[in-house]
Order: sequence, then structure tokens, then C-alpha cells
Amino acid sequence: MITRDKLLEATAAMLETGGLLDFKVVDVARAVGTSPATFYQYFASVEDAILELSAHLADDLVGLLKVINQPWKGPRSLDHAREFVDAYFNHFDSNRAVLRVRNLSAQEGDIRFRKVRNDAMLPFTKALAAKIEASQAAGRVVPEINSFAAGGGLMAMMERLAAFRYEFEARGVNRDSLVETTARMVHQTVTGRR
Amino acid sequence: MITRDKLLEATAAMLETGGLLDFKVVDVARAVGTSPATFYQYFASVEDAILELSAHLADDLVGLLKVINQPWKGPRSLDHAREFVDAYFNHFDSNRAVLRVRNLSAQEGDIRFRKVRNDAMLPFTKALAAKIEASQAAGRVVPEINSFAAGGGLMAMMERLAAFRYEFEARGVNRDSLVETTARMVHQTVTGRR
DNA sequence: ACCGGAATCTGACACCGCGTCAGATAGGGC
DNA sequence: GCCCTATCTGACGCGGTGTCAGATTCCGGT
Repeated sequence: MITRDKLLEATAAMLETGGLLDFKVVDVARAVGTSPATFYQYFASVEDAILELSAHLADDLVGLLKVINQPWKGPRSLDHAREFVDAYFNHFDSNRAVLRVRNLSAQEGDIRFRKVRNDAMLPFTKALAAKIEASQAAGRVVPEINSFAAGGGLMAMMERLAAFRYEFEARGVNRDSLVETTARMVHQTVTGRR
Repeated sequence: MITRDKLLEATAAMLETGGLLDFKVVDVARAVGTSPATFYQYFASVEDAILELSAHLADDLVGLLKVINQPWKGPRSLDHAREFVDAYFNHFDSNRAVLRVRNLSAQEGDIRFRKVRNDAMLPFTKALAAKIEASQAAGRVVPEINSFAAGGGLMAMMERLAAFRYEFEARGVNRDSLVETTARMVHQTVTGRR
């Protein structure tokens, strides 16, 4: 495998293991059996490396767009919501550490991370918003709700619950139960039906 | 003012300004007109200082418990939800930077930050869960929903929307609209009513 | 006014990670 | 075997970390 990829991989691994505050590029270099100079050969800064890791994450999600772009109708509509939530949880589980840093940096105002996060999440937010608008047109959802804000709110909820999943498990809410509850909240908000 | 407090204040200010990755205790010391040694006189590490800042945040929220512990009934029930969401947004706005780091550290698994975060949020999660259970008992909310997970989900949504409020403003959703939408989602989930 | 002790602060230091550069090393096309 | 390019790294100056011993300040007691 090419050195550059090894460095990226090691960076991700480093983020899994330790906190962001004591992240050291020396450690990354050591893990790959190379020197810090090599790291800076490929990346101008640590942020750049993490940014690249973040950018690749959106790729894993394209498959999920199918689930959310189909209409959620009939008796199976709740199943779609479940599938959506479950897949999103999986995605988060596989990429906890990088997503954590991506979101922090986006919150801190770094425009590059904001963009990467938006690229990943906007399609979903918009798809949910479109469904909500349809439900509003059908009179099943109140017009006072801003569809984009509601879609964003649902994404926010999913992201957050995925992030603190283990906190819930420690309190007796297992993964299935969390997915089921989240799916029902999403479904309810989107379709206006129980 | 006592040096220790000045250091805490400067730490918070430093977190507002720059990213976590380039946080320097020298900068904090300089801002207070003292030396790094003095910082370490009072705090064993940067984390400890931020932890203390985080711990104090819960204090600001005790007033809000009143709003959520009263029953949300009758024609004014939506107003209660609005008041709750609005106040939570304010809280987040006043303490963005510290909350950001608190949440990151909690996600990273730091048990002290987990505890501080739980101390701040659990009362609200539980209060929402209690309301949901009441609605379930009344048949207005489906029993398949786990009340604790749903309460946590609502808190998660609020926290996240507050965090990315400016992202929504950039897309034409102003604060009022965001609060209104969030309040309605909370209200709907909690009471089972539109 | 003076003293003594405790509390508070800091200069100085050893250590280590950052980020750079010039030069070393390794491929591979011919 | 030669050269050119791509890739790597040793060595370095800079600056931040965290510690300690000692300096300074403060204050109560006499």
C-alpha cells in the first residue's frame, strides 16, 4: 500500500484511540514506520489529513440515498424509516472518530469542514424536507413547521443518538430499541402518521 | 478578581477564538498577564480547566427545569415547548465553545466529561421521558417508542440544532423559525398532539 | 513597626513535538 | 550503466509543556 494511504489510515486509527488534544503527528508517523517529515510531504497540516478522511466519508452514504429518495408510502413506510436509521447508525459506528472531529471543526467555523459536512448531509436533509412538504400539502403535517429545519432536526437527532449510543446502552436502551424509537420519530415527523 | 478565575475565563475565551487543535496554555497565561507555571499551579492539565468550566454550565439550567417539570396541558402546552426550546438555544449560544469541547470529550469516552454532561442533561431527558410515558398511558403516543430514548432524542436534536444554528441561518431559516419548528417537533413527540 | 509563615507567583530548565529543508535513497525508462 | 524523477528522512531551529526551587506578596500576631 502506498505511504500516503497508510498515513491516512494511521491518522484515523490515532483518532480512534486517543483524544484530539493529545494528537501527535509523530505518533502517526511512528505507526507507519516513517518520519514526521514524510507526513508533511503529503499533508500541509493535520487538519488537511483529517479533512481528506472526512471527505471520503460521504462516499459510503450514496447507497443510502436510494432508501430516502423513494416514496415512503403504504404499510411498509415505517420499514423504510427503520432501514434509513439503521444504516445511518452503522455509518456512524464505522466512522465515529473522524465524524467527531469533522463535526467539531465544522462547529468551530472551519469553512472546509462545513462544506464537507454539508456535502454529506444536505442530500438527506433535503430529501426529508421534500417528504415533509408533501405531507404538508396533504394536510397531514402542520404548515407552521419549516420543512428544511425539520429535516435538519431529524438528521441532527440521528447523528447525536448515534454518537451517544453507548450512553443509552449503559442506561438499558439497546441498539434495536434506539433504532426503533428513532425510526418512529422520523416517520411521524415526515409523514404525519403514527 | 482572583487569578484562578481569570485563568478560567481566559481559557473559555481562548476556546471561543481558536480551534481546539491549536489551543495553547501559554496563550491563556499571556492573556492573563501571567506565566504558564501559574496555570499549572491551579490546574493539573488543560482538560481539568475545561472540565471545571463545563461543570459550572449546569448551574445556568436549573431555572429551566421549572418549565419542563410543569405539566404541558391545555391550549398553552405549545407555549411551554417554545419557551423550553428558546431557553435551551440561549443557553447554548452563551456557552457554545465550552459545550463543544465538553461534548467532544464526552464522545471520546472521557468519563469525567460524560458525568458532567449527564448531570446537565439527564434531568431534562427524564422529564421529557416522563411526559411521554404519560402520553403513552393516555394512548396518544404509541407504546413501541422507548420514552427514555425519545427524550434523549429530543435533547439531542435541540443540542445539535443549537450548535448548527448559523448553518441554518445561512440557508434562510432564521432563529424564530428554527425555534418554532423545533418546539413543534418536541411538542408533538411528547404529547402526541399536533 | 516588625516578624514569621503561608500563600501565591515565576524564572529557568529539561523535554518533546512541530514544520522545514537540503540532501540521501530508491525506482524505472532507456 | 546512466540519468531523471519520485519518495523519503536526518538534522535543525523554534516554540510549547510541565516541573521545581526559590522569589515575592500578603497578612495575622506581637
